[in-house]
Amino acid sequence: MKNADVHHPIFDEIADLARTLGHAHRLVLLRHIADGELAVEQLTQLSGIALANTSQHLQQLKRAGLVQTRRDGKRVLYRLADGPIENVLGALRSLANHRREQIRELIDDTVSRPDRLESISREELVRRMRNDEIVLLDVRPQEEYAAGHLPGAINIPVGELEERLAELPREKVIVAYCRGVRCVLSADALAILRARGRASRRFEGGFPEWLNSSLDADGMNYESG
Amino acid sequence: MKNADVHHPIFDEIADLARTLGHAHRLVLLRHIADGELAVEQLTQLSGIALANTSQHLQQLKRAGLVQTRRDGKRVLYRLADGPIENVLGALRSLANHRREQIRELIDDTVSRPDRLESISREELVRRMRNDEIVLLDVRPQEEYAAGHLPGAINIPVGELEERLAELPREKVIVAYCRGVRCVLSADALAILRARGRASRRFEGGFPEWLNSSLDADGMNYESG
DNA sequence: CAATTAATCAATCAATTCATTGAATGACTG
DNA sequence: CAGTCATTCAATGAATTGATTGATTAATTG
Repeated sequence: MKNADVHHPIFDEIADLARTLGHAHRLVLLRHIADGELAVEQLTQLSGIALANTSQHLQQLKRAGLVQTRRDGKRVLYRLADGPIENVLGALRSLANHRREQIRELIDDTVSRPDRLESISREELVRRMRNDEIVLLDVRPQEEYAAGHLPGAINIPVGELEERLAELPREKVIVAYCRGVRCVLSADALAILRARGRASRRFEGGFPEWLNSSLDADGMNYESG
Repeated sequence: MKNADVHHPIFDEIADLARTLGHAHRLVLLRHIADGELAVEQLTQLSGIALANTSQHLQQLKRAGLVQTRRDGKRVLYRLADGPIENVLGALRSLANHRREQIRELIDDTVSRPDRLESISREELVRRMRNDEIVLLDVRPQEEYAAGHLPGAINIPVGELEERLAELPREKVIVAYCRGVRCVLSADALAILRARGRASRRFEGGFPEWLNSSLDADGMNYESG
């Protein structure tokens, strides 16, 4: 059986739809619209998107058949089109949550301190290093790394992270660490990594803490040089 | 107070997912992968996408967490990641179908503008008939059909379409045509076919136009009776 | 260990998308 | 009917994406 279906235009249409949903601004706008009919200016205020920009995103949504409009005096009110739009949004959202859960084993819809949310415990670190699921990233200056570091850690000082991103394997979760709980280097590193779409977390203990813990029982010794 | 939710990273993540689904090639690949684990080269064959291109699209899918891989010898096998991925695809598809119906209704209302989305060009028609991907449906009255019709076309006048739907193969895309651009019979036929869930399109040229074009060079002659 | 096969990477160019700006439309108001 | 308010349009440049090519890496075979 051949796959005539493969070139079926439905794929282009679905892709079109998906692409239209593929921008945070449009999702934000959709979400607000889903709560009820809103005018363009209200939407700009709710979303913080510039006026003309809002209008253009709205028109993309309209072109894709996701929203409809009607005029009320000088204002144009946007409402959700009928059809299973919220199903799609819900499905996407639950998929995104699922993915998040897998990355950080935590579902969280509220904004809270990223440091805590994204940190990884010593136990989990050990377990997942054994499974080769993660790669350790030491973001301290090269001298400190040379003086001793966690086993298997790659050293890329935070200042060089942007350019040297390619050195980090794409398929693994990156766990960044620096000196300890109060050290912000690893948090900065996380910001960069996330911005580039890399799955990453923070090891809340730094190298000094690691030294003081007796992980030798787990078969992991630190290297030093 | 500002709306903190609006800047919540979940929107970026959902947008990322949606954007990843926003390309027909990736949808096609996903669809095949959904049927079972497949290697890259198999996917290139099934989809007709060039090798390196296939690989790159697959990696986007992987980065978005939609597929996973494992190595088997020299081949890399792709499978669907777990999570409600098929829900998303299903929701998108049903939304796309819903949208199609709405477009179709719109077209029925305004015959002045022949639809572009759903029409099929002569070139595409010829190509896809060669590949046996489509079936041609002549919706004109029986007398007109008898006087001459497109090669291989089945004749079911629009009035009889509802009852005789079973005569049309379910697995092929149905391309309806009638007399020409201004003839509404084929648009009516589309409405009926779509309502019954049949993949269908319209051939924008009718039989007269076909006669006037020299497609004999393409190896397709019309029959006449 | 050279050759082969499968897949990915890197680099390039064309095409598309996005944000911003300022101008233009459409509808109400005095 | 000029003024204004709400929205859209048009045009620009920066950034991103997609397809193609050729090189490179990984695993297998002889």
